[in-house]
Amino acid sequence: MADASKFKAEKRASADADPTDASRKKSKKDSAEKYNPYLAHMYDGANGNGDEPSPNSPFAGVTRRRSTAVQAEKIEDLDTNPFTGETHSQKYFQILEKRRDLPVHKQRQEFLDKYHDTQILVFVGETGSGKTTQIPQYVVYDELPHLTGKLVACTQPRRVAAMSVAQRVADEMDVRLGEEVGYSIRFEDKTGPKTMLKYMTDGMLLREAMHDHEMSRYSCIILDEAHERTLATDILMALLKQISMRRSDLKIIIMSATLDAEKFQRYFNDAPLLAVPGRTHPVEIFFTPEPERDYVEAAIRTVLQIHATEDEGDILLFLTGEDEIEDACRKISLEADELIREVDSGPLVVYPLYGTLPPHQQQRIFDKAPGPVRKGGRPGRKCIVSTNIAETSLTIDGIVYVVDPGFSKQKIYNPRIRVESLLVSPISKASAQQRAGRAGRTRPGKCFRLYTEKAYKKELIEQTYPEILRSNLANTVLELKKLGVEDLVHFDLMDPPAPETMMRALEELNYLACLDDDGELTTLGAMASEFPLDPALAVMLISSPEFYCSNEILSITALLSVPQIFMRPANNRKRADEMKAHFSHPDGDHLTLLNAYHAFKGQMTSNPDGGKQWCHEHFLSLRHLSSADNVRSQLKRIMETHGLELVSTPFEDKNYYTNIRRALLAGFFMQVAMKESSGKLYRTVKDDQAVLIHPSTVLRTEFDWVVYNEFVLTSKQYIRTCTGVRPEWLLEIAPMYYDLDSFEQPDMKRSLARAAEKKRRKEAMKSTR
DNA sequence: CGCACTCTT
Repeated sequence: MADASKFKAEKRASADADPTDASRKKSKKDSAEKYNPYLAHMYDGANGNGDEPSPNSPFAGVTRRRSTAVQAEKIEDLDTNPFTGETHSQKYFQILEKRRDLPVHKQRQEFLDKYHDTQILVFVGETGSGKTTQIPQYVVYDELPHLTGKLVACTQPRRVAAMSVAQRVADEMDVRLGEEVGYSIRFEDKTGPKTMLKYMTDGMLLREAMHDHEMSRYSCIILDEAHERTLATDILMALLKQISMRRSDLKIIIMSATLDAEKFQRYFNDAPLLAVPGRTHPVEIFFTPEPERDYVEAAIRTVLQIHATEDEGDILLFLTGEDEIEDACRKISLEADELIREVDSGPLVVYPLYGTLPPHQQQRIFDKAPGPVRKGGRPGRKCIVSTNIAETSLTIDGIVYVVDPGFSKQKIYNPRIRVESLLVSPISKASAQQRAGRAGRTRPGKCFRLYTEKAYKKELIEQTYPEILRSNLANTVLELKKLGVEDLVHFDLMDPPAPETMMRALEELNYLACLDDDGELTTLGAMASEFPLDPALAVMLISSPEFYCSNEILSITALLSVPQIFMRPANNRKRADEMKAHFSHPDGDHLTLLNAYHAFKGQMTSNPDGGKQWCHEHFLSLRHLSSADNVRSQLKRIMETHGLELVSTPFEDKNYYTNIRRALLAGFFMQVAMKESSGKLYRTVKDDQAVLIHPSTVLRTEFDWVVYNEFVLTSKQYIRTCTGVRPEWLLEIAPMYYDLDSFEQPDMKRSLARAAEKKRRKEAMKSTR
């Protein structure tokens, strides 16, 4: 904020121009000759900090970081907005009344006292306490960011949360979103020069820190939902712990749901704690007496039993994935229809809920439960069958019954074979409590756990393992290097990952030439860290101009960063495969993606309104293609700022596709597999895993060598999104990695040696000519 | 012959 002082002067001028400011009137007389808003800059620094409010501002008498709840409430009660100088709307006072009714309001002074006494505060508030909306406002009224020019930031793990909370708080403070209160998420920065309070995703703050290691724009940083332990939150905590030692003026608040408070306190050198009760209703918990063999079958049975015997109220069932959910929905619907006939029950509407469901279908879960089938009949209810999305991201009011089989799909990382995979695993106690809590949002509820009490106590872990322990850390390590963290081994993370995971990440970055042999960031590495991509993708993109196809690699990179664009609905698989064949390129799936994207762009240029129809006919996802387009322009901007050229090989040139296939190897030379002499099996380079090419592939010609985008571990080990390559390219493009002397797998070594020999002969012939 | 739990830069 370069023009902070100008901003301050304007602010004071507007506050001064307002005659209704009661707190100012008293002091006006003696300050009239002393205070001139146009000379405001001269009065800055009365206390040496440049942050003392002027005598006739609404904040007169308020000392920064010494304010009281009474002072703040008086200012909130004024007719005029202390930040904009505008008269408050009717709505403002209506909302203010509701805000004063929130549990957290009673402890405003207690919060301020603790906040004043410490640099780092742990704040625990259950759902419904109002912490996410109120605490940042309490901080604003104490930090006076409009006078200091330093912002208050509040992070959220999810974009939608950052956006919706910012909107809510802008309404509460009676300001326009994007002015005094704003938000910052990927693809959208809704903040301005006047912004004092900024909601943002945790990943966004981490990105900012890469260019401002001291986080000097902020006077207070609030990490919300810290108990979720996202990768970004964990790194921010370690970073802030470090920065707090250098910047004594920076205040930090860690906000969390109850469970792990002590762990946060201990981590932040026994930081003080403030706890605020939530506003929830009691939930009665039932366990099964015996373990269930088939949790899906048991879940369906339980839902139907609730419907037949329990009082009015909606049901939420947690299952693990799309297919399981769709299947269960069908079965429940069928059985519920029978219940109407057999026991005269009310109607039951069943809704599936999972992340990849189109938004308009997700919206249906908020529909009202159906009424009775006939006059005087029993009332209907709705049943939502959901993944974990209903545990954290989405809250549905009106849920009275929760059915919890105790499982969810979780990401697991195996550093030995460098594979991230999804596995159905038992949930943690914390998750189980969170799930149960969903039954008590509007009135007392019941939670049916499909496991025994003994299993809950003895077998469930306390907390879900934080993401940092379940991920490939190549990207994280690169970010940390860029963040200026020199000593990774002693970087004080709350839960340090396994040394092997760290080693794997360092090794991978070294092969990609992002880190040198001493572990120092290279020029390439520094540039790669600027892209919101995994290192292999970033390196491929940066190298692509050398292969005369950066335009095409840019498109492919974007397409690989979004969910699958080819749709394959269960009832129309054959037709979908036929349509995909239109785009297929015999040499590989990457090229097929590119063809589909080019066809899409062509369509959108000639007839943008027909895009939806066209995508539907071709079984392509318009949503994911548009999002790839969005990612593409963001990446393009970053390329341009780094002087990376956007070039193409002419389409008529016979090397058009060859150049692209070669460029893929510049980033993905470590993700290559070679066909075994017998059969369909491939083996991955170095890790030596037996794999099959995923059946979704377009590859028909049999390539001895393929480069692949991902390793998927499901019923079998698959490599997905594959393109054929030639062994001599491997030797040329990644000679360090394909060093024949250190190569162990004999078949591969032989094939590579033959390629090397062939290449030598060719070159010899050229030179003798 | 196929299986995207949720997010994010």
